[in-house]
Amino acid sequence: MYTYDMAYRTSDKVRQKKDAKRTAMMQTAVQVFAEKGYHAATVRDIVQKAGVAIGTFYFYFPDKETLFVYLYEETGEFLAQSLEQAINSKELLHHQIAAGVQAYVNIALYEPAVIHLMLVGGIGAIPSLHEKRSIFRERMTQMWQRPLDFANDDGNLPDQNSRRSAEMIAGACDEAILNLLAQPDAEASGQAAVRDITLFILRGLGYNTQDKT
Amino acid sequence: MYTYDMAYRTSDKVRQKKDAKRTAMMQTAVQVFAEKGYHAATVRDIVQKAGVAIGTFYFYFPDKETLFVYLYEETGEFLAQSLEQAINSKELLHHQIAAGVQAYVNIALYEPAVIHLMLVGGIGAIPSLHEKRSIFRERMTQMWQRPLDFANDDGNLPDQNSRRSAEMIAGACDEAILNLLAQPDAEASGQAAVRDITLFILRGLGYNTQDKT
Amino acid sequence: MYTYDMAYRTSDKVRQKKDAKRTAMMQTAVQVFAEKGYHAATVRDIVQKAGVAIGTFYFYFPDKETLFVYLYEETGEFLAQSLEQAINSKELLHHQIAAGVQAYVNIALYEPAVIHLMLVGGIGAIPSLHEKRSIFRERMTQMWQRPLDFANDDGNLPDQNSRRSAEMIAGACDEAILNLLAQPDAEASGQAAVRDITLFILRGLGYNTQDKT
Amino acid sequence: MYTYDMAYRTSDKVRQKKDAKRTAMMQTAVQVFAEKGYHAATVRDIVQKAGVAIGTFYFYFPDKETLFVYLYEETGEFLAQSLEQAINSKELLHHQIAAGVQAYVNIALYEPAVIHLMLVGGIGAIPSLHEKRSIFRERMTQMWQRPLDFANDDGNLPDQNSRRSAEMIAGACDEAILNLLAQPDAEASGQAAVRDITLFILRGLGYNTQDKT
DNA sequence: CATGAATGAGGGTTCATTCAT
DNA sequence: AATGAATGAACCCTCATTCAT
Repeated sequence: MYTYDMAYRTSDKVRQKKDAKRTAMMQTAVQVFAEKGYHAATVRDIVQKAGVAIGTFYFYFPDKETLFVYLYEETGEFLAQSLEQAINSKELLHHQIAAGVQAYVNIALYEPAVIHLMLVGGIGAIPSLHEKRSIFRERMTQMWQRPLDFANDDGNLPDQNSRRSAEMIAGACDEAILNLLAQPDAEASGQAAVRDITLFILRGLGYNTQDKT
Repeated sequence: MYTYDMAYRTSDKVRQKKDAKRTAMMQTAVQVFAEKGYHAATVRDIVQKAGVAIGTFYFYFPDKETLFVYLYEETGEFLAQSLEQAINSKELLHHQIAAGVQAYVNIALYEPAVIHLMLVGGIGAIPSLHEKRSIFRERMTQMWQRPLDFANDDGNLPDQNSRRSAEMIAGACDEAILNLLAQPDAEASGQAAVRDITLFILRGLGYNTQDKT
Repeated sequence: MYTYDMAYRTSDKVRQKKDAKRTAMMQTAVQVFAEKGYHAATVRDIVQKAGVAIGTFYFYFPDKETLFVYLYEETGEFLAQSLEQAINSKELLHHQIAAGVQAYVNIALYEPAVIHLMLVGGIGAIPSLHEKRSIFRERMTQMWQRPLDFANDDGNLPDQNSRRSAEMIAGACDEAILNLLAQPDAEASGQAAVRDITLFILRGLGYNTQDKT
Repeated sequence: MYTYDMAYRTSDKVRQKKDAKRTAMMQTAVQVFAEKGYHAATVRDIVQKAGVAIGTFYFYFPDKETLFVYLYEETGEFLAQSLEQAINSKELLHHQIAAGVQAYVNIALYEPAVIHLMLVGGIGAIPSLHEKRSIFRERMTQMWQRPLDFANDDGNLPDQNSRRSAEMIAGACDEAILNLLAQPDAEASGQAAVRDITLFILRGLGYNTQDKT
């Protein structure tokens, strides 16, 4: 799980209550944005689902666009950090890949709105988001590329454009996970998906998994 | 004497012009939709870019949504058919993959709006489009899966979930191509991209390219 | 039957053809206006029903509003004249009333569009029509009032406000005829309606029909 | 301390104000619809006359058509009930007719917009209104017919088609009242109009008023 | 004469945003 | 803090009208 902490100025335990409400509204907003997309999701949709008045929305957030961009960034941050941590917690490439994929699938199953927001919710929406989106995609790509370059330095990978490989890993994961979420019994297929995805990636990289642990 | 027929004599020429204009407006619309997405693209945006009045739009098309859905379907049809033809024109799996990837990259370089419309333009837009999008993604997946299953029957592939592999191929291609298009010198990198993508996919499939032609 | 003859400038038998077409379009227009009312009836509706192009409409008529007003006036003129003639062709009040009612019913059965245009088609439409409508209603009222005043002078009617009586006769006829037209077997009930209406009016006027022919 | 409750404490007062405003806007709408008719009256006309922004209209009402139909039905209901009550409050036919006419004239003088809305405002407008209009006309006709049938049963009326008589009464009243309203000194002529109309109707029915109270 | 492609003012409606309470 | 009535820019779309062919 993850929480949002937009800048504020109040203090004390009033802050906590305020934070709690803000956080709740943000989570609601993520759900709605993820489900309907930026434009189709109205502020009214959000406040209705959150059970507050429309004025309350504008007490906590400056406007719809700012909130969306913030949510997009925060959610991207959460997603990227989760995968990065999983990857960095391992030493060997095939463990790193497996851990990253596992983390990705976990989030998809546990917080599907995160995936929908990042992958489909915010496209073609606000001009300012194009840049944010590029930044996020870039981060995901580099996240996958780093272990490749390390492995490459150790001579564990055949010669290849690691950048391109990373891009493909990112894209392959996204698509496989989106398909997974589209299934009615997503959770049941989770582990099989992790295995399939990991193996495909490792083979794709030309990584010889035989003689490693 | 000539007057009465005039309207009919020219009618062929006029109809051709009309068709040409409709096509031109559709291409403009694809550009705008691809760039801004369905909601952010206004009819005014389209007609301004096309250099016509707003009424002209409604003379040619019934309404924004219908046009968009039509464009999405047509463009998807074009993209899918192009790749399918390329794939079907070959016999061996590695040739099929290479041809499919090549066709995809060609379209991306030649008609980038096609890719943007299909991959980013129509997300989170109209309810009726969700289904169209699913259909398109499904078609792309099955397009890649078919050659896999054939190769599998021939014993040329290691055991794997071909459906999942196809999903990953589709996603990997999309992402690599989107990244390619984001580069300033996309065209120059086209062939390298085709090679990289193809090889990654073939390796990912576990296809032994050594002992084939 | 009645025809329309808006001002024109051409001549010879070309004029006849032109007139024929113009007249045909006008009759079509009356039908459409009567059926849908001024605003709901579009120029496209009219030309489609007339089987001509939209440009043709503007060759024959300056614009929709002018045509409508003209049609309203002409149709009103036709209706009023028909009734006036019928009334004036008789000498005795009860014959006059009977003839007027008979003429009204005849027109309603034979040209229902005339009635619809005058009574319901052009209300609340164009500001300039308000006046025309008043003029028409006034004419109808005076048309009924004239024989009353004559009969009054002859001492055949009890003391009454003949103006008000005329208004009521006009309104009563309109409503009875509208109801008649709403019936599926309007034609079959025509004669009964004429009798009912005439008798009610004569009684309403206090006209003693017994001792007259 | 007071802040939280404020919104709720005032809520009653606010709701009253809101209701008052809605009512005021409805009255404005009736005026505008009555004056211009459904199509010619724009939502912008209504809000301008009401002195509010256009969004306010859609805060109070779902859309123009729904409001109009509602207003038409409500106004018709009010008018019909008023006359029905007046009629039902009497026993003898000539008292019933007199009371009905008196009520009609009273409403015309006091709320002329009611009459205009029902008689001219909503014609040739929305398809769904044709039916409403028929229903209203039918109700008015039956309202007049009922006392006729009762009187007939008692042998107080000469043989006649009471349905047709009722139609004529309705039409005669409408027209007389419309003419009354068109006069500058309508109010002054009210009582005379009531007398004239009532007498004409009673005579028209063949009702012998001499030997009754 | 006739056509119908093209125009754009204007209408109904939505929805992000403000502010008095 | 919270509310929700009020606002109005901006959207989609219609339709009377024009004009080149």
